[in-house]
Amino acid sequence: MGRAPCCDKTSVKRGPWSPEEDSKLKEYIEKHGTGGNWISLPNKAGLKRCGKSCRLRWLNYLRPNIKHGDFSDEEDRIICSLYVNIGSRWSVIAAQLPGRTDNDIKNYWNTKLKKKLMGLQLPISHQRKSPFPPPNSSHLFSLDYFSHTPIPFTNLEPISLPSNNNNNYANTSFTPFYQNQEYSMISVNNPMQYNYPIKDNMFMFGSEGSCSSSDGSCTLSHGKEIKQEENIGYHHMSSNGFDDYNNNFMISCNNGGENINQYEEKSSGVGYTNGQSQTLTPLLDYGLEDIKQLICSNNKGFNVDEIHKIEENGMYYYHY
DNA sequence: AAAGCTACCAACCGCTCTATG
DNA sequence: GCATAGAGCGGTTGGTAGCTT
Repeated sequence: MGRAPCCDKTSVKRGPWSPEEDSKLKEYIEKHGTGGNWISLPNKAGLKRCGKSCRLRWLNYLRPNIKHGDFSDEEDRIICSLYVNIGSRWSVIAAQLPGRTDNDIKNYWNTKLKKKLMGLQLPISHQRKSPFPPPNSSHLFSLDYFSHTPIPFTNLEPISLPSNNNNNYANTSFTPFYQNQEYSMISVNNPMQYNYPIKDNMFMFGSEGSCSSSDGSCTLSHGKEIKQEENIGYHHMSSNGFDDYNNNFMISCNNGGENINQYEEKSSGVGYTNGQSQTLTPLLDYGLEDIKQLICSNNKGFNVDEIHKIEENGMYYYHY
């Protein structure tokens, strides 16, 4: 049993708005305002429309300073960033984009931006299973955003894959991240919560890439401490930057501290440093020199001159 | 040229939230 | 504290334009 309909559907017009209806509504609101009552407005304005329909038409189309058309790279970046942090709260996202409506952004996300994200997937042969051990491992930590305190993965639960028939999740080696149920505020439908493919002999850093920004540096912002334009949370690594057993480099990103963990390592396998203390470094928009310096500072024996920066599908790979 | 398919987006639906009496 | 109405929101639907076969 839902609530009673707001109007008699048999006596109101539905479907696309005509130019005449648009001008009636616009004229009325510009003259009298909404009066804080959408239900009675259509009657006063001489429209045979539901109040909700009028409200939607006004907010999404007729009100002044509405921006239609292509989204800029910057807008893409903001949408990606906010989606990662707060999920599908379109009205909140729209509030950050002057002239854009929640409906517009929602449509844009569903029809274009999301697909760009999915385009991140590399061919199967290039993908790799997540190096995550089972959630009861005591060796891995997430980060509490607010305190930056490591949270053991023992509190994490695997996130199930979305059942979207249009996307071939099942045919990829995408592996769910583990979600900390106590801390996480991220929607389970958030595609960014899935592990990203990595390549052999590569470090893959920070940028989420898929947001079609011209520099490929779609940023996953923090929302609170880190400004919108800045990059995702932290990477942490074992004290020497490499795992002690396999000589693998491991990076974990904590997107906004909200317990999205993207562990990536040079090659598959285990060998995490057993409970060793981890260096936490703000992960900003690294350039090649930054990366070299970063690695150098964490591993004195590594020849950083062998590292090359490659941009592919909007992601930065550091090849050596 | 016509049918089928896909992408896009305006509009609708139904739920939750909030204000008010 | 409760009931109700209206507003707001996110998910979904359906029409249509453009493309492909």
